[in-house]
Amino acid sequence: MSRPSDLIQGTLDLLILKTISIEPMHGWAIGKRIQQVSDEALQITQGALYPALHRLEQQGWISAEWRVTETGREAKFYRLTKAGRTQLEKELAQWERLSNAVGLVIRMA
Amino acid sequence: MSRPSDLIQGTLDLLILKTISIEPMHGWAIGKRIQQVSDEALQITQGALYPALHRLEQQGWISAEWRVTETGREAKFYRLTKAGRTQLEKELAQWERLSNAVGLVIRMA
DNA sequence: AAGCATATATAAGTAACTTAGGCATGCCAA
DNA sequence: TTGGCATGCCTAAGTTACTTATATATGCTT
Repeated sequence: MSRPSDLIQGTLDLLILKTISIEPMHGWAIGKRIQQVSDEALQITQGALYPALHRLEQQGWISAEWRVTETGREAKFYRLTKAGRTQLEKELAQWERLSNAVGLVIRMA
Repeated sequence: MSRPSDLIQGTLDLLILKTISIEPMHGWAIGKRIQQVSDEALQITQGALYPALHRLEQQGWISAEWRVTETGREAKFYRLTKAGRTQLEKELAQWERLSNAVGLVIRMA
């Protein structure tokens, strides 16, 4: 039962925070954007996406506002809060530190 | 309760497989080695380590044998099986693919 | 009018971890 | 000689983030 998994566990928050740090965006678009920017390598399912957004909002790292999309539909737009920006920096540093460490191990001779 | 987490979820199997691909090693030593090679960035707790070893053994990717360590103690030495080597290649490729994808997203302008 | 893409959401199940123990042995210091 | 620490193995309970499946609604196109 090898699940190919199109996501590294625990990186979703980082991916979302980074994505809306560029510009506020609604959930559906966030998923699409991550997929696109990652060159289709990362697939964000809705069952992972929406709970993650709610988590981040509850932490106070993002805030939501209903607005109308370019295509004329209601959607919930998320933006980074100030605390969210701090959190993003923290998660970026953590990712660099740990992914680098993995690199050291897997390149061990 | 921010758990700093000294591990990227899902990478432990890869780390273990890689480590014993260099040379067979007992559990305790595997944990120490990963910690050392990663420059102390990765901390493998025993509660994560031993279940992971049993998982990998059950998958047929590693095999165990009781031997005596250099310091004269009984320890369970693990080595990669042939299937384990294949699995290691697979997990290496998966890690490269996904960590690279994360890199694309977090460096998005 | 049907079907698809967009858009949000939740519930049940699973896997991998964290935390917190427990057990046994060899070695060293007091 | 015994008390403590490092070594070495192990498991159970709890948490968390995911996967899979499902539900709902709207706008556009055929």
